[in-house]
Formats: sequence, C-alpha cells, structure tokens
Amino acid sequence: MDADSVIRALGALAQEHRLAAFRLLVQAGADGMAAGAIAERLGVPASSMSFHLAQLGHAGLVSQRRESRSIIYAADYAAMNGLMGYLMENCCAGVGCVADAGCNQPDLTQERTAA
Amino acid sequence: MDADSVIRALGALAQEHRLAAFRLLVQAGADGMAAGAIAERLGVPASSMSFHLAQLGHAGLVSQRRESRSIIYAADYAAMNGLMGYLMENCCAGVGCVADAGCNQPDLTQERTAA
DNA sequence: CCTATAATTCGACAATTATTGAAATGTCGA
DNA sequence: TCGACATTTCAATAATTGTCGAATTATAGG
Repeated sequence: MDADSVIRALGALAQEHRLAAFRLLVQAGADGMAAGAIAERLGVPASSMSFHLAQLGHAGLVSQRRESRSIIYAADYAAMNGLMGYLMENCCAGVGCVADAGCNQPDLTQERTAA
Repeated sequence: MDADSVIRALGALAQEHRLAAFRLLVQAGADGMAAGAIAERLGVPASSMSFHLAQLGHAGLVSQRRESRSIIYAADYAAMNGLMGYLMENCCAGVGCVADAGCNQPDLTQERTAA
C-alpha cells in the first residue's frame, strides 16, 4: 500500500460519521448493510451519509453491491489490513507496537517455556 | 482511547507532510528531530511545517522539548499504540486483521506445506 | 405505465484546513 | 546589549471538506 492510498484511507476514517459507519460495517460482516439502514442507525440524513459512504468507497475501505432497491455496503477487510500493515511497518519503528493487541492467540508460545 | 481522540489522530496522519514527518520521527526514535531539520528534509517552508507539527502535537502523536535554540519533536509511541489498539478492536472485527503484518516471524507456517 | 421506495447527484453555502511571507519570540555567544 | 539563529505566531488567502434539501436515477410491484 502506497503512502497516497494510506492518506486517503486515514482521511476517510478521520471523520465522526465515517468512522462510525465503518465500525458498523465491520460489525455487520460480509452481509454488509444498506445505505439507508446505516444513515438511520447513525441519525444522519441520507444524502449526507451517501456522501460519506462514497468517501469510504473512494478510499477503498468499503465495497458496494446492489440488492434489489437497496445498495449494500460492506467493509473491505483486505484494505483495512493493508492500512494496518503500513502503519505497523512505517509508524511503529518495527517496535512490535501493538504486537500484543494483534497477536493474542499465542497458542504457540511454547517455543521457550523456559525457566 | 476514545473515538474523538482517534479521529484527531487519524486526521493528523491523513496529510502528506504530516504522515511523512511522523514517519521520520518514528525512525528518529527517542532522540527526535529539530523542527528545522524536519522541514528541510521534507522540503516544506518552516512556517508550514510548524503548523503541521502543531497538529501532530494537538493529536498527541508527538511530544516536543526545547534544546537550546532548537525545538525537538519526537514520536509518541504510546499514542500510536493506542490508535492501533483502537483500530484493531473496532475496525478489524476481532478477525486477526493484521495478525500477519504485525507478527511476521512465522517460522511456524509449516502447518500445511501441502502438495 | 404509474406509484412508492432506496439511493445518489446537484447546488449552494458553511466550516474547516492548508499555505506562506512577514513579524514576533526565545536563545545563544561575543 | 547586539546580532544571528531556530521557531512560532499572525494574517490574509486558497483549497478542500461537510451539510442537506430538492431533483434525479434505478428497481420493484400492481
């Protein structure tokens, strides 16, 4: 992921309604959520929400598909993954940073049960 | 880390010069870098850089200390850590997400060398 | 074809953010 | 105290972003 895409993604998430919408979509999983449902849930006018969803889309963080009359948005985990990867690599000094937060299913830490 | 701080942090990083400056500071480590040095390295006018560094500071991503005539900026790893933690928790569906990116010393991928 | 529903696009405006030279502030050495 | 240096603050302006009602596009059912 190049710096430019990263900036677009960060900018997309750096807004109250968009961050909230993205969190909602992450929770919703692959099924996603209809634009209207998101707008209603967040208490934001449909046209405003549409604007924000377009931003998230432009940043590649969400995908959209039509389903009958509704347009369903879904979080793009790969993109989020890419963003996290970039931040890990470039903004955490290689110093594990959230090494904890990310890797806490260490069923393999037996490597050196030492002592 | 609350959503509001997260938005400030994301917004702070969502800008070409600021992302570049932050990366530079992460590399620089605890020693940090003088404002002027950052500006020169990035080819940005001092007053502009000062503005951006203030933004990073306001977002809590960098700390500053005076050292003689210079003002030294340094990345605040704890803050970055907090940001990453939030994103992991709220924007990655608990789905490992960057489990890979973060923990790539997988000498254990022999799991299915298959075929 | 007509109506209702679901979203987006348009347009006009408000608000925030970015850019810089010039002036002000703080620090040092002579 | 004076002058040079390192940065920030100011101020004016440009550019981008956010808001939301009204008009428009797309789909479904009768």
